[in-house]
Amino acid sequence: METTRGAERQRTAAEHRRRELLEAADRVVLRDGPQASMNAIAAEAGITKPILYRHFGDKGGLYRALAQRHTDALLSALRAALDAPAHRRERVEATLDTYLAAIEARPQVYRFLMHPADDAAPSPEQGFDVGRHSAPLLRRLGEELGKVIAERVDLGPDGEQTARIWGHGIVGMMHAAGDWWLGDRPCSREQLVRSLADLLWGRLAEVGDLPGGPVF
Amino acid sequence: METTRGAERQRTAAEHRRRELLEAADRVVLRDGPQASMNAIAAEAGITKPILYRHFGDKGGLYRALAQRHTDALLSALRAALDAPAHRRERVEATLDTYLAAIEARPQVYRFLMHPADDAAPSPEQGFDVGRHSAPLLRRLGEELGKVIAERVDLGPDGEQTARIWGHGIVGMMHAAGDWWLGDRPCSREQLVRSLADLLWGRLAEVGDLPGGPVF
DNA sequence: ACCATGCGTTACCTGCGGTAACAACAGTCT
DNA sequence: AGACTGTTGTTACCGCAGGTAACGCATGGT
Repeated sequence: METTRGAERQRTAAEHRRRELLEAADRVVLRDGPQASMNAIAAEAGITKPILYRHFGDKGGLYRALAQRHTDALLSALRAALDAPAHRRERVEATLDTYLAAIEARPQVYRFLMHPADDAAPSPEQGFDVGRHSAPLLRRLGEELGKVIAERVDLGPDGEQTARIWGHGIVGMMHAAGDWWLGDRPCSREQLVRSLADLLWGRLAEVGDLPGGPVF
Repeated sequence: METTRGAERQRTAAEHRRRELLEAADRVVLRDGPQASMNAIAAEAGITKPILYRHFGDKGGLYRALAQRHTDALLSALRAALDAPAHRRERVEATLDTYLAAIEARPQVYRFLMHPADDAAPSPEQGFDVGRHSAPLLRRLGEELGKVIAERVDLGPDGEQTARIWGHGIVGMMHAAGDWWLGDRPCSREQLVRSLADLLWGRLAEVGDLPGGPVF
C-alpha cells in the first residue's frame, strides 16, 4: 500500500506549488496594483492560465487566498499592539500606528486588500447583497476589534452589540483617515495617530464652539 | 448672424440629452449595481454606445457625472442636518441618521457611489497613486465635514489640521459601520446612531475594564 | 445648390476571465 | 513488461467588456 505515502508526497508538492504561485501573484500585484491580470500572474509564475484556475478556481479564489496571507499578517501585528501591557490609550495609539505603518510600508498591497476589483460573483439574487463585496479585510478587522473590545471592556447590557458597532466604526475611522493621509500626506504619522486617539477620547464633545457658530 | 442663437439652442438641447442619458444610466445602475455595462446603459437610453462615449468620454466620465448628482444630493442633506439649530450631540446624531437613512433607502446607489468599479485611468505614473481611486465620495464627505468642524469648533493651534483628520475619520467611521450594518442588520438604526455618537463622545475612554483583562 | 456640423448607426479591435481538448509524464496494478 | 489512472502542462478557443473608426443622414447657415 504505497498509495498513502505517494498521495501525501503529491499533496505537499501541490501545496508547495500553491505557495510558489501565490508568491508570484504577490509580486505582480505589488507591481501592477489590484487590476493585475491572470495572464500576467501566470506569466510571472512561468506557466499559463489554466494552471492558475486549477489551483484557485477563479480569480476571486486566487485573490481571496492572496488576501488571507496579508490579512493574517496584519491581524497578528494588530493583535500584538492590542495586547501590549500598557494603558488603554497607549494601546489604542499603538494599534493605530501599527496599521498606518503597515499601509505606509506597502501601499500597493494595502490597496489590493481594500479594493479587490469586483471579486463577488455576479449573484443574480434579487435581494440587496450590499456589503459582501466591500473589502472583506475591513469586515474582518471590524469583527476582530469588536471581539477584543467586548472581551476587555465593561459596556453593561447590550455590551456585545455596542462593542461590535464600535469595532467596525473604529476600523472604518482608521481606514478612511489612513487612506486620505496616504494620498495627501498632510502631516506626520505621529500627529495623525494622536489626533485620531483624541477623537476617540471624546475631545469632540469637550471643546468649545467658535464664535459665529449656531446660536444654541 | 443666426449662429449664436442656433448654437445656444443646440447647446441646451445637448444638455437636455445629457440629462436624459444620465437618468437612463441611473435606472440601469439602480437595477444592475455598479457593474452596469455601457451596452446596457445605451440600450436603456434607446441608443448605442458611441453616443455615450461622445457625451462622456469614457466609462469613468459617465460614472463621475452620475456620481456627482447623487453626491451633491447626499451632501446637501447632510449639510442640512449639520446646520440644524440644536446642540452638538443632536446635530451629530442627526447627521449620522441622515447618512444611514440614505444608504438604507437606496443601497444600490450607495454601493455604486462607494465602489465605482475601477474608474481611475490606468495611470502609467510610477509613484504611488493610492487614494485617488477609492470612492471620491468618501474624500469629498471627509473634506466637507472637516471644513465644517474647523469652522465651528475651537481646536486651538493646528486646529485646521486636526479638523480635517477628524472629518475623514468620522466619515470613515460612519461609512464602515453603515456598510456593515446594511449587510447584517444587527440592530435598529437608532441604536446604531446612538452607539456611534457614544463612541464619538468618549465613552471608550470612560468605561472600566472587565476582569481578566491585562494587568495594567 | 452646397457643404459643414452634429446625431446616429454598424462593424470592428483589444484584452479580459474562463474553459475545452489534447500531450506528456509519474507512479500503480496485474 | 505493459495497460491504467491521475496530475501537470499546453494551445486554442468562447463570450463579453470597454473603446473606436468609418460611414449615413439630417439640419441649418451662406
